[in-house]
Amino acid sequence: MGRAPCCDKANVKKGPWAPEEDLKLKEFIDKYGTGGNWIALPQKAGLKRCGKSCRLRWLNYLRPNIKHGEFSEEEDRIICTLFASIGSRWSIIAAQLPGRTDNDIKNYWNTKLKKKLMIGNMALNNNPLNHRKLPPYPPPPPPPQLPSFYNYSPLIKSLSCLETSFIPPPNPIFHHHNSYDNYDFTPSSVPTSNGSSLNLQPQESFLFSAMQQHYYPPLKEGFLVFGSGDQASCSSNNSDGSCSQISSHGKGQIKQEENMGLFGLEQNQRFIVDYGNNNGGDPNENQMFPTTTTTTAWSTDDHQKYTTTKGYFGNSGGMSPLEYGLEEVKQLITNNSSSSLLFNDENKTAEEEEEEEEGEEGENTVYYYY
DNA sequence: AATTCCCCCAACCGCGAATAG
DNA sequence: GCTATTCGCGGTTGGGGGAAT
Repeated sequence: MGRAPCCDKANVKKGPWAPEEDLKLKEFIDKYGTGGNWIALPQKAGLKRCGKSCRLRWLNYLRPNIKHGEFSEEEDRIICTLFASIGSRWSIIAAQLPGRTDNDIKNYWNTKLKKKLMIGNMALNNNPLNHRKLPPYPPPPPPPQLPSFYNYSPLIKSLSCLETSFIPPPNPIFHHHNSYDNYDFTPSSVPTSNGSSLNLQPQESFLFSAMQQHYYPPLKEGFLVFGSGDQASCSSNNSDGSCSQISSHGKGQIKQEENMGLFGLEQNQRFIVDYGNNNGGDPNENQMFPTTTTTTAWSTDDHQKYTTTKGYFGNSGGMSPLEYGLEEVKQLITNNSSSSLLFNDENKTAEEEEEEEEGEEGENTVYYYY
């Protein structure tokens, strides 16, 4: 037997609230309060509405001190931090943002923030920026200690394999291969410690993606992608800052439809992007899809560079995710596309200068510095 | 100018938790 | 302890409206 309906569905109005309904509800609650019974309230207030609908209208729109409109950068940061820690517990997140409702935050996350904060996976799979020269993968590191958010994220804890061990990344990561091309950073399932496969919900996949990159960062420190995800392609200077085209520096230009967004990058480092010339040139320098595997061992220094977390979505070491990332990204957005953060010639070392001159630059090679 | 597409967000739905009787 | 009822939450939907064609 099904559950009894909370109200007579046939005699209640649905859909958008009229101003007079808002007025009735507000006046009633101002005068009498909710009485601790939402189900009985609409009848008392003379409203042909379901009690749940009244409650929602009051909580999300009519109650005092509700804040509408643009979210601040600080609010963005708080939402991201908490989401990484506790997942989609919108009411808890809303409790940290005075004036914001859980519904508001949920909508904001689903429609804007999630797209704005993509953690690299799409870029890695599709972006020509990904097809750059990278050091080979390090040998699989010893099982790392779980970062703090593993321990209190119910979402993550709910993955049974975490009870005893670290989630092993999907297969390709174990291959000592110098290409990231075929790696799925938002897996729909992950292998578990007992050899079976565990299906992931979208949000779990997203978090898992963030976590993996915590340990196997595909780009160096400070990597952060602002992009439009699998939606429309990016264009420069979107008013909401959701994505922006990186303009070329050097001889080529990134095609707009291939560009996934902005990269917050470290200074004094660079990577080489090549596209449109993937059939020729020095395979180590200009190959779009490097195919050679390598057994070259990583130096301690390299390993350190790739495993130190700084500004990642995944948290560790007491540093809040995005603690400095947003500032940089904001700068990137507001500075049009040719940001000094991206193209910081002054910060190149002599060694890098030399390396650049020696490099084989095809017509379409683009240099980025970070 | 007309039509289609797409994004945003208010509102709905269903479920589990909490509470009352 | 059991059942009925209500609350609160998170996922989803669909209509309005602006942008693109």
